[in-house]
Amino acid sequence: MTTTDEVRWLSSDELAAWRSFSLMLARLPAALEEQLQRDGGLNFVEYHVLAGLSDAPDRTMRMSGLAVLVNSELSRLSHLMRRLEKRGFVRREPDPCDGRFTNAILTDEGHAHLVRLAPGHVANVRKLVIDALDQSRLDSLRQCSEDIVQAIDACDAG
Amino acid sequence: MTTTDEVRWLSSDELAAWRSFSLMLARLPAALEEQLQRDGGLNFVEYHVLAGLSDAPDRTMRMSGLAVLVNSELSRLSHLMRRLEKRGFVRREPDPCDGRFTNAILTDEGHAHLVRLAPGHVANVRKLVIDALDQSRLDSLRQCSEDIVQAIDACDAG
DNA sequence: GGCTATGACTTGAACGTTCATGTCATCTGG
DNA sequence: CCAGATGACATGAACGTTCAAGTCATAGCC
Repeated sequence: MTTTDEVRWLSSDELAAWRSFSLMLARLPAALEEQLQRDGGLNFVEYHVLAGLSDAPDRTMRMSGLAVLVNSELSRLSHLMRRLEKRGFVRREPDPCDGRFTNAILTDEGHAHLVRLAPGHVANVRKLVIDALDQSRLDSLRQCSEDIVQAIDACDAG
Repeated sequence: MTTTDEVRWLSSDELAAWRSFSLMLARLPAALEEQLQRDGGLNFVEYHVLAGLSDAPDRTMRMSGLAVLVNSELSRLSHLMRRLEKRGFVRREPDPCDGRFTNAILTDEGHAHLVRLAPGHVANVRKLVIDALDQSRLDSLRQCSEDIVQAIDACDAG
């Protein structure tokens, strides 16, 4: 797997950083979902599905495009859309131009629900992340995030 | 909920930072779990249960203490321990001193499994996080994480 | 113009988490 | 003592995600 058998354990500083980071990694998503669940009965992905559709022309997107947008797999999205469909927030229909594709469409009811929910969600993101950090820290956090995602991609490719 | 009805939407810089951060938030846990699952058939929490027990005196901890350590609820831990118990990695017995408590104990087999797995996991954490950032970025990430967790706690309390 | 290949979903079963509830041991006031 | 109250788990059903097939429409090739 690695080119050497040496294990480079973490220094105490590295370990402390990793622990703090790791705790945040566990608690932030839970805190964000808690608000969405409480106020709108949606989880994180469901919210972003509605948000993504609302920004799309005709509030319509292909399932496959939507899956990429919300960083999810098609199967998960399919199950998820069935639930949202039951609640009347979206509907699906085959693409008239090419029957292989399925178009996901945000209904008026779904749009209304999103509009109800968005302010609270943004306020929460502000309170827990954006406003909890000063400008330079936020910049640094962004850079860290990009570096980490890049490391993951490099790892997947290699 | 909020003291004002004004919605402070995100600026484009803030939005960009949030998007990068949010993507990392989705992909890093998946990448870490993928390695643990592939190499050891464990998820993140299961790994940290074994790791936590291995650092404890007599490789023994109360369920409730372990739950706090791995930032999990007792119910989840209980189900999880039943699975680890089936695989022979841990065992449970009532605390001889106080029958209300249950002691979770790491078996030799569980310890051996952890020892097999730890180097790969640490290498992965290094590759994807620690070594992907320079020293000052890592410090900053730690500070960000602590600030965010603090904001969550403040929010829960308020 | 059929025949296979490919791509885009959909579906059902297996798995893990959450939620509500049950159980059991100890403490506590009377 | 003994009758709740409390605290620490355990358990079962409901829910969401993942994984492995299955379906169905078009594209390409002969």
